[in-house]
Amino acid sequence: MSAQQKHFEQHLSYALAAAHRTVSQSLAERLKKHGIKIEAWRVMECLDAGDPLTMGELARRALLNPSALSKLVDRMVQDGLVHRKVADEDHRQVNLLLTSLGRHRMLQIRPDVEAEDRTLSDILDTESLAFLREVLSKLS
Amino acid sequence: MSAQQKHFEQHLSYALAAAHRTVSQSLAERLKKHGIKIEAWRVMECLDAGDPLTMGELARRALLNPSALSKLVDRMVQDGLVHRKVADEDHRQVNLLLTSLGRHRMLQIRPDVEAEDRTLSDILDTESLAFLREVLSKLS
DNA sequence: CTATTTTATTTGACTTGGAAACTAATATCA
DNA sequence: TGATATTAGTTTCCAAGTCAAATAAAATAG
Repeated sequence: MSAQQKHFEQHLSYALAAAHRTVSQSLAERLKKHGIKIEAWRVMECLDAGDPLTMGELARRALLNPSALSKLVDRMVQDGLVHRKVADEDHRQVNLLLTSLGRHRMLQIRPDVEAEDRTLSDILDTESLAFLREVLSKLS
Repeated sequence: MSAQQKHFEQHLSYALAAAHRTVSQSLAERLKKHGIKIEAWRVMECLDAGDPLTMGELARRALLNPSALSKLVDRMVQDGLVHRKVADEDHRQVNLLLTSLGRHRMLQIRPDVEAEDRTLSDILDTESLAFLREVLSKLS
């Protein structure tokens, strides 16, 4: 029997993909009734956090590459959730802002996201969760 | 200041997505020179593990939904990596098999995947890794 | 200052993914 | 057995993502 015969589910890449998949599916399900995808939710969370962000900064924070973000923002502008504004200082940059509709939607969405958080904290105890967050941040 | 103002990066969904993204990107980079994507690699690992698998079983193990797998397998058959065989017992089922080219490719690919594993174990100590795997499996 | 390079974002061609409809084979049951 | 239901996999249609090239503004060098 080959000494190397490691089950491939052991690869961190696989374990992460599996967990990510189920958690995402569950959150996506909750977001569905708000007619929004996870990526758009991340964008809105980033913007709702405070100051306007440039496309570049937003892409990094919302875990999207620039061209995917650009297209997503096109749709979100269509839907009236978000607003593009050329930056005063540097005309290459675009600042993104949540519209008031966008902010309002976040208020409706948050309870569902929090419900999702609660079901996750039912699965894992507090220390596991803290440790998990710490370890994941090292990988990011 | 709102008592609720939790940084959204704290959401497990976000932390998982972030870690998954960087780990996947890094692995994808290594697989690139073999001309293969992560999903195809997962399929090949599943099949290389041993017995032929049905599409359904393979889809679950390789973390793909059936239609995505069906299309991926089309491409992999084109590339000569994999072979479809209608099951004897139940003619609705299709058994997937790695071709000898497919097996050969796995031999070339494995060292790079193992290199990736090693860089990850440089970032995390053994216990963290074990714990991470355990926690992730609870979420899957 | 003009020319060149770098940076920020968008566009376009092409690939992949997802949901639901469709096909074909087997299972169930009157 | 014949009719219906269920299951496995594929296909279709559309939405979303990728990669590389294009655009346009700012920074830098000569």
